[in-house]
Amino acid sequence: MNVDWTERFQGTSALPGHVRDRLVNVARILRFEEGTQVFGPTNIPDSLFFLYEGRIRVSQSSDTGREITLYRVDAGESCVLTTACMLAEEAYSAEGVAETDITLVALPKLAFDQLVSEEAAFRDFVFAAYSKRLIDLLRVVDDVAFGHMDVRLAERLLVIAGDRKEIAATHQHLASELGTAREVVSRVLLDFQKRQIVGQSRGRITLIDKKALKELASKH
Amino acid sequence: MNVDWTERFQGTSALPGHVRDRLVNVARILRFEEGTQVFGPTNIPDSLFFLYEGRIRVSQSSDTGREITLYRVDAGESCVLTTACMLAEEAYSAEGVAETDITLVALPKLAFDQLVSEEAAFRDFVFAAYSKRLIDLLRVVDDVAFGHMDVRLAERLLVIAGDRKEIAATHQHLASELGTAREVVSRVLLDFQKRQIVGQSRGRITLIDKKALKELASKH
DNA sequence: GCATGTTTTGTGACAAAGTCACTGAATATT
DNA sequence: AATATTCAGTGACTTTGTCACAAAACATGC
Repeated sequence: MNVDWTERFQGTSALPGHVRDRLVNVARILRFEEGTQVFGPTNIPDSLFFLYEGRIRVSQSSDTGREITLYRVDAGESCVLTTACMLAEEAYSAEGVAETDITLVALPKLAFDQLVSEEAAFRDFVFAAYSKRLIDLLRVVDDVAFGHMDVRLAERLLVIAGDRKEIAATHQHLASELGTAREVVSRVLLDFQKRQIVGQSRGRITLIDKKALKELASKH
Repeated sequence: MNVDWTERFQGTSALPGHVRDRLVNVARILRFEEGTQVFGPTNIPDSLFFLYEGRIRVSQSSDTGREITLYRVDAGESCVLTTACMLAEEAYSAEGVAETDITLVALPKLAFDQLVSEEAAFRDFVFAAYSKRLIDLLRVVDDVAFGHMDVRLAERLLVIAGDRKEIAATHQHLASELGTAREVVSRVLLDFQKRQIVGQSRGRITLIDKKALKELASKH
């Protein structure tokens, strides 16, 4: 049962019909459950991945048990880090874990090569994907190297909340987002709580004063 | 005076003669003096750069005056970050500064596109360049988020020294390499000095006990 | 219900790193 | 030689990371 995934991606939806047909034939559709490691140091894929449905969290962990989120791959995006590692064949320590149940399209290297050479639209899509990740990582470096915890946490709380005002996340989860220790998150959240900016209960954070959070976050 | 720069780069040296001739014609050769900003937030180039001669240091700075080296572009490599920014058109805060007098080859976007589509060797070269930078940045994130200053400094001293045993660098320079404050570098170096690992004089550091440094650096 | 285990959060003491303000030393400039 | 500039040292303090342990909230089985 081959769905026509090509319409989902910017780089493929504009392609001529016969090319799309060919793509649908050569690509394999893979499904993973939430929590599955899609790629990692010991699990290097040999295809380019397109995320059809769901979300992947790409993170890096230290040997002391800390962890940091590098970026997320959303549906409609490609996962270039896997390609990077395929090509560079260098050691790396990032891993991608399915944050929801996901469906992805695995395009074999050969088909990928052909497509890049033949179709300008696809090429642009791939380069844009690379560029986006590079810039994502620049931001992470900036944050980690120069950012302050309260500002970074405020920012992240707002992003996670979106337009809701409640977040389901433990202090440990937030610490893993930011690459810090759980105790640090606890401290900052306690401070926020004392200042009436957030409310807390186990595994749950209420953004009481979003305006104050935004003000903090804007100090980036 | 058009030199044949195509032989210098992995992605171009293997190309057929007529393609190389065409390249030499469309590309412009640029020279910059040491210290010149090659690209930056206010200075976004519209071509892909190949570094023919010299070295570029790519760094990011905070508004509080701190700075961190992201990576270096060596002769024979391309500078994909500029392309990334061209394509992504997102705000970014990295800059590239010529660390020596440099000669670079600016390839207009059109020629770049053509080459990527027509020549597999060139395409591989470009993707490999992107991948290398992505992985470089992963390493930087890992270092900054999880690494300890003494280990990072030891590592950097060894890299800078190469097979020499003396380094010409101020504490401030080293701090800018690592994204930390000058005082922190001073503290760590003082500690190294007390442990007879390095010697210091103004603007100059002598690696007395490289073995000890390597041991420290290996704790990465 | 209650007892028991697990997960999550709180806390205090300490270490490492970043900030600030200032001093003194080394080198350059005049 | 006097002066200015750059570089390094220092102490006090804040923030962040680490460790060990305690308390609270929740889950499970009975």
